[in-house]
Amino acid sequence: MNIGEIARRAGVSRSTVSYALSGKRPVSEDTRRRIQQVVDELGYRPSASARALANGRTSTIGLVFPPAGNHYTGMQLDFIGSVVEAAAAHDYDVLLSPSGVDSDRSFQRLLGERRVDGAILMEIRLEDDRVDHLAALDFPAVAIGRTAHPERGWWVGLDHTALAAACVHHLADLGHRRVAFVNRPEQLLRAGYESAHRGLDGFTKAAAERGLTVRTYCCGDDAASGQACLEQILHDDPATTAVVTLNEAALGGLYGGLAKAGRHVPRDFSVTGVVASRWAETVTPQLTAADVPAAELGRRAVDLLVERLDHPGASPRHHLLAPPISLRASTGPAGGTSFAQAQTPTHPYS
Amino acid sequence: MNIGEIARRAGVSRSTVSYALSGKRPVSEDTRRRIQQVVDELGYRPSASARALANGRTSTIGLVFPPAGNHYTGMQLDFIGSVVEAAAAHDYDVLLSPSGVDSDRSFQRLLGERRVDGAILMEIRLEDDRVDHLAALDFPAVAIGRTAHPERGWWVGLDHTALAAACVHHLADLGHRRVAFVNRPEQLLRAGYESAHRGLDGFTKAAAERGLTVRTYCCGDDAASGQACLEQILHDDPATTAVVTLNEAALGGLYGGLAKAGRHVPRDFSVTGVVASRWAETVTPQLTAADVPAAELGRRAVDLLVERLDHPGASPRHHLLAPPISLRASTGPAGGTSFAQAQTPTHPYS
DNA sequence: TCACTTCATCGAACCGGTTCGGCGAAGCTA
DNA sequence: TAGCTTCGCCGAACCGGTTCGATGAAGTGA
Repeated sequence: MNIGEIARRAGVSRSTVSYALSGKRPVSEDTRRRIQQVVDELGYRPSASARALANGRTSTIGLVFPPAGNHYTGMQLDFIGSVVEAAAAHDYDVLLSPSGVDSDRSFQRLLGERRVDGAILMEIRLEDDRVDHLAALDFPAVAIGRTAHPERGWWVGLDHTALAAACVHHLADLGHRRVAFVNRPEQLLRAGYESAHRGLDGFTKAAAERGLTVRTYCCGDDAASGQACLEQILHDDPATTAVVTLNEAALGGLYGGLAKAGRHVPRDFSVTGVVASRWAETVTPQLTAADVPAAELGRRAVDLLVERLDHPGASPRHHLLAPPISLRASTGPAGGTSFAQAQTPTHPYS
Repeated sequence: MNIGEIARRAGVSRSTVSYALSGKRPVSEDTRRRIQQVVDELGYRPSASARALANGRTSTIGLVFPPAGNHYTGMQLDFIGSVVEAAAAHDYDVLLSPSGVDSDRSFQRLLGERRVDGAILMEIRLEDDRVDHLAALDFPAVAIGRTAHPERGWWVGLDHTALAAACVHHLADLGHRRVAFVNRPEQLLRAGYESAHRGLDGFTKAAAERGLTVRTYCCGDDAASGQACLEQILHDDPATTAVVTLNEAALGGLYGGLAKAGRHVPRDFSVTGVVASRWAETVTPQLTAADVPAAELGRRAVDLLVERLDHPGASPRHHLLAPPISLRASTGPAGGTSFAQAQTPTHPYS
């Protein structure tokens, strides 16, 4: 079941079999057919390890994803799925690497032992030693997210600043004046997660621009924290009429808190944010939100990585996406007057 | 940066370096230290491909997971995460394989090209050709789920029959007489997905045993389908007072539909089912449900697989889990009387 | 001092592919 | 028919590890 066996049965040399299968040198039609027939009969497939050893490429890309300790979000699952599918389309396999407690160890496995040709990194921080490390090694990698120095790297990212700002403008256009911001957990913000930072920035600046009164909160990645956070918001400023959130996992809790407080969405209170569409559609009423195009990000990351692998030395490229806000049913005008949702915005946010 | 370079710098032969690092033959303390020093200085790590080629083991396991076409559930993400972590603990990497449209192709990659030492299969069907195929090849694999012939294989699974039955008994104990069942999509049921089949079985039998009036529904894996399904349920039998669901993704829609119909949970209507705890806690009120121990299933699957890899020829083993129902806030006595949730059940379901 | 064991190390073969240089036969030109 | 090119294939080396058998030096006992 190795190439020598095929060669023997087809009555040719091993190299001829190799060339017949790879097409890298011409082989007479006659012998090619003979070899192919033997291959088909025996169901022969070349060993990935041997091939990787010989030509120095594993046809595998590493996906460095956050440890299980963090709660996974729907977004991350969509990333993984789309990365795997896109990679398969380019004939690459995907090796998962937990960048968990012992992240050095798994990095050593991926890079040191040369298990992968390139890597895709998730959950980027503004100052990210992993990104710096890979850049220093000139190892082909693409980040899903921007560091503080995005010009130097390969990445695909979401314009969290613009998205959070768009949410603010949307609410301001609806007449809301007192708005709260529900961020990811404080621990992640302190660790420098880019979405938490840039989202907060975008929110703060846009709110200042529109002269809104705001409060910002960090909130654990679970429903209970969301509910507690909302109670805190209403306690701190009962006149709050809207929230913007980046926290998918807390969303259910926010809604729960509003229900408990007797605030009807969207009549008494508006909710919006940056959330994967699948989650935005899960809650009732469905969330008006900037839909995170997770699958597209994953696909584009793979495309960039494959491009980088095919053209070593190419100059850095990136994609910054800013999807429009999808109007659903969770926002309405401030003041409780109920009129049609589809009014014309006075500020362009899509 | 290969073993020859290390050998040269340490003034020994390649084989000595290999033995010093693997410990498979004694090496004098003196030379061992010298080799180790060179290794540390250069940050040498042996190439995974070369090692795999030489000793025939890749230290990688394949995780065959459903295509992105299906909506991913929180459960699946937890599987993936726990499998990766458990594999890392055993010094294995995890290669993702989409068992999608072109599942033969990715199987060929995994097995034919010998990229993995073993495999873990998700989303098992009662009659599953993948399981049969791997069993016929005697390829080390562990299924997360049981086929119709579980005695022959290696698997970890959830006792969906018992879990669905426990939900029925729970509702019956609360006095519910007219109960609906919300299954996964019809397409999956027809395809023979075991959770859909066994869950339906358990529900039906337990309901018959308790003399309940039931209706069963299939429902798409998304919120909109869930809402539509609930409307259908109330249309078909407005006297329905409870549902049991296996469909995580439809849960939000079911709640939405109930809210829209003006049925208060749990006062007017009870909801329960088999759902990962993270999702059960997301909805308001939190779902009383049999929590799917996804992380534990993943971990156990890896443990079984590693055991099988370490002891070829061992006889099949498996784990069948039946977690208890976690009482939360989505079920209450039939008839709308509101009393404390924590009453003593008359039927043992935990 | 010689025969025998033990210990540390080496050289070579092997895993299963890829790739380079070369060689003989056939085809073409003169 | 000699000389040259082209075509199709072969043999050998190589990728970077692991492993087996052998070898020489040191240690042991008679």
